[in-house]
Amino acid sequence: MEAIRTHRQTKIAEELVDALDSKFFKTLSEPVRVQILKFLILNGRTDIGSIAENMPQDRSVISRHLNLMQEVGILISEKENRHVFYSVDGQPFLEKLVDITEKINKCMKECCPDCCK
Amino acid sequence: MEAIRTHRQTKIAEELVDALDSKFFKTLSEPVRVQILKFLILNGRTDIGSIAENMPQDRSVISRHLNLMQEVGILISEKENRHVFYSVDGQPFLEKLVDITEKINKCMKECCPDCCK
DNA sequence: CCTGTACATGCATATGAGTGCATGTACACA
DNA sequence: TGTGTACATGCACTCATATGCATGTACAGG
Repeated sequence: MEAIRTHRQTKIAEELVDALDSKFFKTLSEPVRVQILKFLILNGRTDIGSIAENMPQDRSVISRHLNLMQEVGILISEKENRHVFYSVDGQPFLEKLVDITEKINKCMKECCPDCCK
Repeated sequence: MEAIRTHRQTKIAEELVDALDSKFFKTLSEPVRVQILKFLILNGRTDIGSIAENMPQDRSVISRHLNLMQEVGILISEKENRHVFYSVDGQPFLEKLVDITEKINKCMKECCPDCCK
């Protein structure tokens, strides 16, 4: 029994695929970066050097991780004199997850109701 | 101004870190796997060979991707004679995302309210 | 102008992961 | 019992990326 996919269904599935941002998930799939996130949640706004002191990796490594996390919208960076401070950017982080959740929900309902039996 | 982290806050942050399952995110960070997911959403329960026919990669590659996606709880596999059918396992997929969303929310409120200003 | 601090960046290396081919296993069917 | 199908798996190759060191840049302070 083959499902006939309407244009509407295809569009909904493509919207989900677009929302499943590879770069975003790849960023969160690295344990070091998750540890950095945890540190910033518990300690708030901190500069690169202080974060690196609490991690086994080299300062340059932490710097690159932080830069990546800022690119995908998890962190905010603020330059202040010679220091670069990072802090968690919770709002877009949450919005992204909520958006994906809603789109999956929509797909389940309109594309393959059998997926959630 | 240094935040004093209570035991409670540390615990909440650690719960989030645990929920940020590296393997789960890594699985979703591969475009090929997202394409497989899209195919299964639009076509429903399908066997490995038929899925592979619609992908540029080798059948063995698709097989391994499917196996991985089943391990992290995105797909369900059902053996039937010589065929292995896969379908989307929507419920745990959704639950995982909702769980993470809630935990981030909790962290934002209880650990670093400034994260969501 | 010199020194030290804070960070960014180029480079080489090592590890992990995706890929395809070749082969092995299981089984339905003639 | 032999053949073909459907899939799993071992292997080698390639590429991406995490890592640390060394160096470069920017700048505050003496």
